[in-house]
This record gives sequence, C-alpha cells and structure tokens, in this order.
Amino acid sequence: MSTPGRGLHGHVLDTLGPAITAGEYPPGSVLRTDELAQRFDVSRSVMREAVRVLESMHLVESRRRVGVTVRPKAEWNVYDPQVIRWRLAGADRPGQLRSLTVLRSAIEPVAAGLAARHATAEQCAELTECALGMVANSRGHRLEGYLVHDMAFHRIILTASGNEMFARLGDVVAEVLAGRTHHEVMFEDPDPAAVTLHVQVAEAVREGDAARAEELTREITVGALQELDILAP
Amino acid sequence: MSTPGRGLHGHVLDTLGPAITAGEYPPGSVLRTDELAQRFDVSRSVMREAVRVLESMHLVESRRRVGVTVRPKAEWNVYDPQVIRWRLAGADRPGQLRSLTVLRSAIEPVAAGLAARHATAEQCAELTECALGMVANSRGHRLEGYLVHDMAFHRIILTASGNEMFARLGDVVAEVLAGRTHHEVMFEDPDPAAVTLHVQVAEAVREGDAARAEELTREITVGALQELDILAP
DNA sequence: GTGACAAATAAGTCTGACTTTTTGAAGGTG
DNA sequence: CACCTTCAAAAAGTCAGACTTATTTGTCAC
Repeated sequence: MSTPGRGLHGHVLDTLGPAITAGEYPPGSVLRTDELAQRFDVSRSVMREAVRVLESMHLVESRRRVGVTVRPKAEWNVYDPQVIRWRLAGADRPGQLRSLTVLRSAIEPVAAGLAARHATAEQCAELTECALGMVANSRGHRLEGYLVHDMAFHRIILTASGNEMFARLGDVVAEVLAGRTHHEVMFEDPDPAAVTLHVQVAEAVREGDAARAEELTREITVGALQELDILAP
Repeated sequence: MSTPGRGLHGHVLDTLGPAITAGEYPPGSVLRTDELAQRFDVSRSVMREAVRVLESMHLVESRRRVGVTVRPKAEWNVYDPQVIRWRLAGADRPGQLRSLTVLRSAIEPVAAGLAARHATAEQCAELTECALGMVANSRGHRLEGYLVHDMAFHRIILTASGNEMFARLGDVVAEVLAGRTHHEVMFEDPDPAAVTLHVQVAEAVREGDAARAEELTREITVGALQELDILAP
C-alpha cells in the first residue's frame, strides 16, 4: 500500500505502532522515551521523532515529568492510513474490517452518484474496462485477476466523484477488497449478481444516470455488509 | 477544537502546516531542514521533529541529498483533523467546507439509521434534549445557543451509530456547523423546517425507526448541500 | 555515447550537557 | 487536622557539534 519503515524512526514505528493499536499497551500506560530508546537501540533523537509521529496520530500524549501516555482508542486518528494498516495487521482486524465496510456502505453509493455527473469520458472508459475485466475473471478461480479489476473499479468511482475526501478512501477500499480475497473466506468464484451490478454501475455512470448509479452501488455495498453478517433487520 | 502548538516544534507546525496546505509552497517545492531551522530560530532536532510530523501527514517527503519536498495535494492525509483545521483556516476554506459537507451528506444519514438501532436510552434522552434546545433557540437571534445544541445533536448521532469511524467525524461536523454560523452567511434565524427535522430525527431514533431516521437526516443534509449551492440537478 | 569513479550535498544519527515544567512530598502554619 | 508554601526529583524539551550515509551530479577515461 505505501511507506515501509524508512529510516530508524520508521523501524521503531513499525514495531511500536502495531503494538499500541493492538492494545498491547492499554490506555493510560506510561512509556519513557529513554527506556524506549534503549529497548530499540536507537538514540534519543530518533526515539523522539517516532514519539512525535505517534503523537500526531493521537495514539499517545507526551507530557513533561510524566512520560508518554497511551491515549484511549476513542481519540485515535482512525482515518490515518498508517493506523488503518497497523490495525488491519493486528488482532483488531475483524473489527476494523467491519468499521471500514460500514464506512464504504455510506460513502460509495454517494460517490457513484457524483461520478455519474462528473466522470470524464476517459474515466467512463476505464470503468467499463474494469467491469469487463471483472466479468472475464469471474469464473475458473481467477481470484487475483478479479481482485485487480475490482480494486481499480472502486478506485475510479471514488476518484471520479470529484470529492477529494472520497478519492482518498481509494487505498482503504482496496485494502478491504484485498483482505476479503486474501484473508477472509473467498474460496469460490465471486457472486455473479455482484459482477452484474458492477457492469450496470459502469453503464449508469456512462449514461450520467446518478440515481441509478447510486442505487446499484448501494446494492453492491449491501452485499459486502451481508458477507460480514452486518445485517439490517 | 484541540491541541494548540505545544512546544517549539508545535509552534513551527502552526506556521509551516498552514503555509503548505494553503499552497504557499507548490507541490515539488524543496525545503531544507537547516534553512528552516534557521528561519524559525530553532535547533535542527526540533525542526526534524516538525518535518517528521508533516511527513506522517503526507504533506511532505524527506529524501537524502534532495531535501524536504512538498507532495501534491492529492496525497495529503485530508482526514487528519489538524490538516482539516489548517485548511479551514486558510484560503482553501470554501473548498474544504464543500468537501466536508458532501462527506456529511454521505455519512450522517447512514449514521442516523444505525443510531436508531444502537442508541442507548441515555443517548436518546440527550438527543431529545438537544432537539428541544434547538427549538428553544430557533427564534430571536439566539444563534450561539442554537449552534451549541446543533453541534451536540450531530455528535450524539455519530457516536450512537456505534461505528468508531463515524464517531470520529464528530469534531469535523462541529467545525463545519460552527463555520456556518461564524463565518458564512447566517444572519437570520435557522430554517424552521430544519429545526422540525431535527426533532423528528430524535423521535425516529427513540422509536428505533431506522429507515425514517435515515430519510429525515438525508433531508437535513440535502438542506446543508443547498446552502452551499451544491445542487443535484 | 557509455560506463565507472569521485566529489559534493543534505538528510540521518549519535552523544552529552543543559533547561523547563510538573508533580509529589516534606514541612511549616492556621 | 486541614491547608498552604517550599523544595527537590523526574522526565521531557532543547541545543550544539561531530560524524555517517545515501544520492545525485559531474567528470574522466574508454
């Protein structure tokens, strides 16, 4: 997805970040910069830089004479891609996946509606191409090929919406889709109904039918919710 | 909203962050740590910590032998509360406000639907109280009192949804609502129809009527979109 | 033109000394 | 006993300087 641990402070983050988001240090836990620096065998300067980054993510708070205290989960910057990645990699994975899928179910239909209004001809073409790619890989256990086109499809929708906040969720959605294929249960070929829906969404966007694009995308996300047993009784 | 510039590195961020998000340094611009340290009259250590934070927000990228280069806007962590605050405080304000309002229009209806299912009795009570507070302050230019209850109302909806990602948007929504009252055109008393809608949403949530809560909230957000001339033709 | 090599550059790292804020305890006073 | 003041310790914060390393760029020979 993106930045692997660059530099010493990056390596420290790759260890400390996951540990904190995994709840290894409960909220209120106090760490000391010097001790951490010793533990990771880095200088205080490097350790301080790492702490500053964790602080900017609202994972910890650094106070004089007290130390570096872990903040309660409710205060974390849960939209930070790095935080999302750490949580997806840890024990929190199922919960994080559910949160993100609910988020998708809210965002993507609206994004599709906007895409139907704002998408360029090129984006429409790419979208159709992706949908066709999904169809082509929808049978015969070609899950990887399917996934690539699925991720591209949703990324284009989010980008074509013209809303920068939606566009920035492209990576997150890709992560969720990849997770479904690689980690969750996805042994069989994808649901034919879902594939058809994607083709229809591409059609609706091409034709500028915002209401239909929104409604069809809503059906797709409802399917995603059902896969995780997040029902609407 | 939150953390004012704590420590020297915080002060540097309070100046550099807004400057970058305002586009004062176009994408690709190269800064040098040493020069910045001189300019802000701080040590290199402090400057490095500030750069690390900007880097974690994906505003800049630090590379050896090159310097600190400003990244294109499309890569910024636009969900970072600090980045949102910086942009709301700068020339980007109108665009940021539009982005956030569209985001609200996607999130809040879904959140209200979930709140109707998950809200505790206490949350329902608080919600009703807020709605009544809005009614009580809806006439006679009591804009500040109205705003306080409006912000609380939407925060409760987002929290009661039970989704952590929704909950974390409470601050952002509050910021948007406050902006509307303080900076944008909002001289007259609020629209009576909007006030009624809030009361009805509180009712629907209390009664556990998810579909109605969602639909009513959608009407509220449509109103917010119309205020900014973001139409659905 | 191409490839290898050397120099320059700016970030990265480490260390040690010093400052500042905060807290908790000790001790004095009503 | 309660309350306030004072003081000392603890940990983060800051700074300055020396050194390392990766990367780019330019040069020279082939």
